[in-house]
Amino acid sequence: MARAATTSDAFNAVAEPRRRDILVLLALTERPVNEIVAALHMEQPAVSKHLQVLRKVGLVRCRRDGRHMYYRTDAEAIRPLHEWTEYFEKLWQHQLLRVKERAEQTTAGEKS
Amino acid sequence: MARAATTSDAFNAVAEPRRRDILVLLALTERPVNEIVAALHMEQPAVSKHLQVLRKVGLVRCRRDGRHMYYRTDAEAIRPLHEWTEYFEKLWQHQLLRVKERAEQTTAGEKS
DNA sequence: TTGACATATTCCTATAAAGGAATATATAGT
DNA sequence: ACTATATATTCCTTTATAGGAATATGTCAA
Repeated sequence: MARAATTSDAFNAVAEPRRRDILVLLALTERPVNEIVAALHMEQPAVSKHLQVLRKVGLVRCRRDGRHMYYRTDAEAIRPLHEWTEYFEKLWQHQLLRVKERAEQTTAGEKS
Repeated sequence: MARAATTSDAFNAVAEPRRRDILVLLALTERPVNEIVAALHMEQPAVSKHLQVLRKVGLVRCRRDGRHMYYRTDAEAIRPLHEWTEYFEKLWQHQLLRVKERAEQTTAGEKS
């Protein structure tokens, strides 16, 4: 079996660095394709292809205006990713806290 | 060009659902390979292969004890992922807030 | 209709991957 | 040394890319 399709979910879609670049670029403002091409120094077909992948997973939305297609990031679609990582982040913070506590106890012990 | 290697970074490594399962399983406790096999109902070679991928990216650490290899998740290695998604999460929360404010203004306007 | 601009799609190639089966390596016990 | 257990690696097949070049589609303007 091959690897899962990039269009299967947000995790796979976001694995590609250029797609992450695109998502960041389109986070605050919608932009037509040619602006993305210029901003990220990529070939136009490459940008279009990445946009289709992102669109299938719901990470971007688009709107037509004349000859231009305006794309924007749908931040909410990244939530599943954020929530999955949050679990580990909390764990990490917790471990940090314990390390800190242990360090403080040791220091206190040295002082007494 | 093909897709980037799963061993290139955490984003690619985590794109595979089974690997995410493994990371969750090993988040709180270290476990030998055969326990992972039993818990996730996977073939042993498959588990070993996924573990090597995760190890190369630093998402898991391992320790040998006799015939057993104990693996555990390194929660800190997931930070880059969490931080990247955080930007969009904040954006989404902000948008939610604005939607809420607008709704309240509308309600107020209707009342007056 | 013709031409120019904007975007999408197709075809091609090289690379990567996941699962399954079989096998290799490592360690403990006798 | 031999056996059993635990884990890692190799080989094979099928599938999915990502990029580049060329081309198709869509839309406006004269």
